[in-house]
Parts: sequence; C-alpha cells; structure tokens
Amino acid sequence: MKPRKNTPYLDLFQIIGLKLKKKADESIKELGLNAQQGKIISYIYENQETELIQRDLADRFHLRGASITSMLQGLEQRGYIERKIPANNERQKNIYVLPKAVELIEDFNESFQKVEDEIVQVLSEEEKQILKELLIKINERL
Amino acid sequence: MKPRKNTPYLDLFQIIGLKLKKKADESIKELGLNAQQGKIISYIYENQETELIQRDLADRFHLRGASITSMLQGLEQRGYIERKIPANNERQKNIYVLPKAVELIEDFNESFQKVEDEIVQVLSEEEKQILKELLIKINERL
DNA sequence: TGTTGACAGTTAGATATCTAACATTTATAC
DNA sequence: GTATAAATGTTAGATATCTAACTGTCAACA
Repeated sequence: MKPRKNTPYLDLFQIIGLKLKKKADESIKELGLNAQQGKIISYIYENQETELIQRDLADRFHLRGASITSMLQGLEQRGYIERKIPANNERQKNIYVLPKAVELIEDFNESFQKVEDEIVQVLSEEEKQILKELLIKINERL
Repeated sequence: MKPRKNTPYLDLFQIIGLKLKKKADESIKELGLNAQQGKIISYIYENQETELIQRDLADRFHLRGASITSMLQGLEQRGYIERKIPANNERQKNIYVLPKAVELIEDFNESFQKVEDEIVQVLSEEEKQILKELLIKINERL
C-alpha cells in the first residue's frame, strides 16, 4: 500500500509564491532592481527613523544575516542606501535610504500594488476578508 | 501625499511560502536532498509510465529548462534517476527513478504530509475547505 | 523537397541565497 | 572586575536558480 501523498496546501502555496515572485520581479525590472530589493528599500524608507539595523531586516524578511550583508553591500555600492555605525553600539549598522532610492519608492509601491490587486481580483469582498484572516492565522502558527 | 503601500496578501504569501520551504527542506534534510528534489523524485515516480520529459517538469514546477537540466544532472550523477532518449524523438529525454530513489519516496511523502498538516492544523474542517477553494481560484487566474 | 521556424535540452555566466567559521563588541555571571 | 556568553556583522565556499546563446531534431508549408 502506497502512502497518501496528497499535499494540496503545500503545493498551492509553493506555486502561488513562485508565480507572485516572478510577477513582482517582472513588474519592477525596468527600474534595475528585483522585487526583494524593492521591498527592502521601501521597508528601510519607512523605518529608518527607528535605528533600523541589519538584524531587523533579516527577521522581517526571513533571510539570514549573510544574505542581508550581501544584498546591502550591493545596494550601497550602487548608491541606493548608506550604513552608519551608531555611537552607542559599534557592532551595529544603522541603515538609511539615499535620494536615488527615494525617487523609486513610489514606483515600487505602485508596481507591488498592481500585483496585490491581481491576487485578489477574482475574489469578492467577503472572500478577501476571509482569506486574509486565514492567512494571518496560518502565518502566526507556522 | 504618500502612496498607499499596503500589500498584505503579497506579503503573507511570500512569508508563508518561505517558511514552508524552510520547513520542508528541514524535514527531509537527513535524507541528503532538499524539498524540491524530493518533490521532483516523487513526481517522476508517479508519472514515469507516461513518457515524462524535462519540459513537463519545468511546466509542473514552474522552473526554467536550464534549472531542470542542472537538477536532473545532479540526481543522475548521484544515482537517483536515469534519462533515456526515446526512439521516436531524439530531442527528448524520458525520465525514470532508480531503486535508490524509490526507497526514499515513502519517507519524502511522510515528511511532506507533516508539513501539510502543520499548515492547516489551526483551521476547522470548514475553514480548510474554504481556503483550498480560494487558493485554487487564485492560482488559476495568476 | 528544401527552407524556415518551433521545440528540447545544454552550457556559460550572473545573482541570490545558504551554512559554517570568524572578528569584534557588548552583556552577563561569578 | 574578569571571564564567558551572546549579539552583530562579514567572509568564503556551496548550491539553486535565472537569462542568453547555442546545438541538434522535428514539423510546416511554399
């Protein structure tokens, strides 16, 4: 007797996630960055007043410290962000966006909004609400 | 006035997708493969009677042809699968699992099943059903 | 039937992520 | 107060994916 092998939720989440990543990358490709970089710049912009450090980005985006280092080095070299060691803790680096990045943030957000709308375009208002609640519940326990 | 910037569905799908990938990788790590490889071996096993070719895998898993080539070369070198050029079309390669892989398939499926159960553990039967329908609807239109 | 385009797969080179090992700085515990 | 542990970030090396350019085979059609 063969095992059950029936994982529709796992499969659906994986496929939808991949499709969304591709759509988001595509939508901001012309700006010379990928979706992850766009999301990160946008997040830095909104949180740079709060002594944002690399550790916070790793937590928020579920990436390893090494990955954040690598990504931020790239963004810094290309003039999108800067990192400054704060006076009170020389282990850390506070992160700030530079004007070159600020210019793009509205475009990023518009693009992401379009992908967002595509996701739920086929759902009624009630279905959207239910979906959001279910996703939040799942995410909290995962 | 700042743009809206509010993409809860996109964010939730991305984070849940990442968490699931990590859980699935972790769950079969001891078998010496990653989740993607496990899923692919399992899929080959179930479809090898049907003249399965690399193109089919690329479509099913939303990967590029080059990625499938690379992954299958690895699995072939390590003795998990074999590829045979069929008589009727020398462009193609039919794919088959070898005994070394068959031994692992039950373990893969059991591991994936555990991750699957984790996803929906906090939902009622009714919620599970609704979620599945919504995910299918979204996936079809994406 | 010969040309042209589509299809299947591969290679090379780029990028993003990971783990493991490391350096430096700060916090904790005795 | 000093030794040890934790926190933050970096580097090196591995892996998986991508795009673009390529080879070889098959199909369509003028």
